Amino acid sequence: MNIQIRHIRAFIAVADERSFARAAERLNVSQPALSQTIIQFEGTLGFPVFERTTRSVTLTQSGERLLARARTLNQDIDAFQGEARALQLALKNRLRVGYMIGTAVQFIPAIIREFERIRPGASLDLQEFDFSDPTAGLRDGKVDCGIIRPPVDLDDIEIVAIAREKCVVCLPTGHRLALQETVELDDILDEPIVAAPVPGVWRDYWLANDYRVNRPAKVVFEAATVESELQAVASGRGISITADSTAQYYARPGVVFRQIVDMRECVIAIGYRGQPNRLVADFISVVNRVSQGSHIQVGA
Amino acid sequence: MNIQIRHIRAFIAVADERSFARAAERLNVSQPALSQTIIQFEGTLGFPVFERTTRSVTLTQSGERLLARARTLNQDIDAFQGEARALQLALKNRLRVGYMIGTAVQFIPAIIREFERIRPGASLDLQEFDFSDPTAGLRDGKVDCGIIRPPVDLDDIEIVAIAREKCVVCLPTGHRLALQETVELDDILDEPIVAAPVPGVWRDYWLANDYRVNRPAKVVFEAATVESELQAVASGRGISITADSTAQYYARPGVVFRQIVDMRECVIAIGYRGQPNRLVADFISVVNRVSQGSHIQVGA
DNA sequence: AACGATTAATTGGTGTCGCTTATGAATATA
DNA sequence: TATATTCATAAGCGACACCAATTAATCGTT
Repeated sequence: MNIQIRHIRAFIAVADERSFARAAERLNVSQPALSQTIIQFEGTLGFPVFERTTRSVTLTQSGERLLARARTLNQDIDAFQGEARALQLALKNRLRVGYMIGTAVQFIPAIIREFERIRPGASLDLQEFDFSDPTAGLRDGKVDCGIIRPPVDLDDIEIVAIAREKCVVCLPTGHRLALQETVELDDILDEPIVAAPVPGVWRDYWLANDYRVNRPAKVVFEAATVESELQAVASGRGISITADSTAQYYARPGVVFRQIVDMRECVIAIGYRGQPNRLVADFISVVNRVSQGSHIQVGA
Repeated sequence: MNIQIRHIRAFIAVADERSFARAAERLNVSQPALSQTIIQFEGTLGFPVFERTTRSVTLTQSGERLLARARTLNQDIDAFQGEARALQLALKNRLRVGYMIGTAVQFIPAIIREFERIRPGASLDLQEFDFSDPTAGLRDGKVDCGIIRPPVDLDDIEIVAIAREKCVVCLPTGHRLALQETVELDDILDEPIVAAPVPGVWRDYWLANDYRVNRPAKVVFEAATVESELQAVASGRGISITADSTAQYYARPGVVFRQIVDMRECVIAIGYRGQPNRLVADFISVVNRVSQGSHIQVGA
């Protein structure tokens, strides 16, 4: 039988109140239960800590000595529980947001500013995810909500669309199609193409598999990041399909972007699991406000 | 569900070992039990303290913060248990000896010296008791053994006689019997007499009730201490019966002592409850050695 | 002296819980 | 692909913490 915190608390309570009945009330237990607890405590110690008659309860000399230690112990327990509560609160006021690399980059600074204005007490943890996890951390529960481009392979998340944008093809400079201002799917479906590293609906989406009939994608390279994707394209290994905003934010020598006129616009959305808590709900409304009716056009 | 010490210990063990299986071994519990304990702990806290895969266990950020507090808490728990053990040991090495006021006074200094020589680690708590408790604390368990003058009203104690001595009558100077060198019971049974304050066999013994036939004791005063007893006698209220050694150690102006020739010798004994532990046994042997064959004679 | 009031201990019964063994699921390693 | 390692889950069991009711002891009051 080992010492437990309830023993310590019972010991202190009885020592303070000098009465089992009052101490029991303070501890919200019955008096017999407290009697048992103290008896058990003394059994563990090997000596009595109280001298009790039916009329009085006093500490023994040993009990007096132990009481000092018990009090510091109790204080540390309180400190521990206080810290635990504080951490719990901090976590409750923390919003972990994942975002796919290159997704909503045009909104993120404004989102952060606005969210911090609305919820000054909360802390916003932004985490970037690469193409190896198109769910931006939702898959593994690493985030409370994720800024993603549907579709993804999760069926137990809610998805709120916040913007749409054109799809573009990324070509190496000097590619024959680079001479055109825009391209059509038919122009590119037979080109060797760069894909995301993990199989699934998201990879299929950006391989334009929806539009392929008997023209399977010739995947020549798998890239986890925009950088390696663009590098693969620039080196001439193949083309890749991506979103317009990526084209604008990651433009660099060696590659050019051309709008795919007959491909449906892609969606930027927020995904989250289960019922959105207050923080998630607030975040969604912030994002909606910032991106209001956003419909991105291919830039110059 | 409240935090318990076992949660703290489990938390620290897993954090140290970075493995549930190893930590479980260290804690002498099965691995599933430890898993449950940690899960419960996290449930109480409201957030996880470990990130675990089947291949690794790492602290979360919150867990890291809590760990510091847990360690100081653990140290205090150890300190508490250490103190408890120390007190237990101290009590185990402490011998509480009660003695009736005026009993074995001639032996006590030698007993203390000899006992401390035999058991240098032990501590000897000598407590004096007055006539209100002729069991010298044995009655209430206040002592481990008592130096008493049987008989007493306890039937669950062992009694070891260590010495015998004559009984004497205490008379006010100027009393008619003070002229004699010795007295007989017949001389004093009708005298008014001073008695112990509590009824019982011990009081009866010193009232010489064993020797009375149709000559009931005329108790005129009840005294709890030798001082008040002698004062009562000196003031002429009555006589009292006591032991020879008392006569020698408490002799004072106003009273004289005369041996009662036809009263059986009284006994000095050690009483103790149940099986004597090592300390009690040693104490008894010390007392026996010191008082060896002691048979006190009335002094000059 | 007797009674009521107060208080701690005891008793009996019940639901919870912490533990063990056995098994499952996931992931490195050969 | 098979094996080993590791944490989680399941089922069963014994212990125990609790409460309600009662008992025992003691004090104060009439």
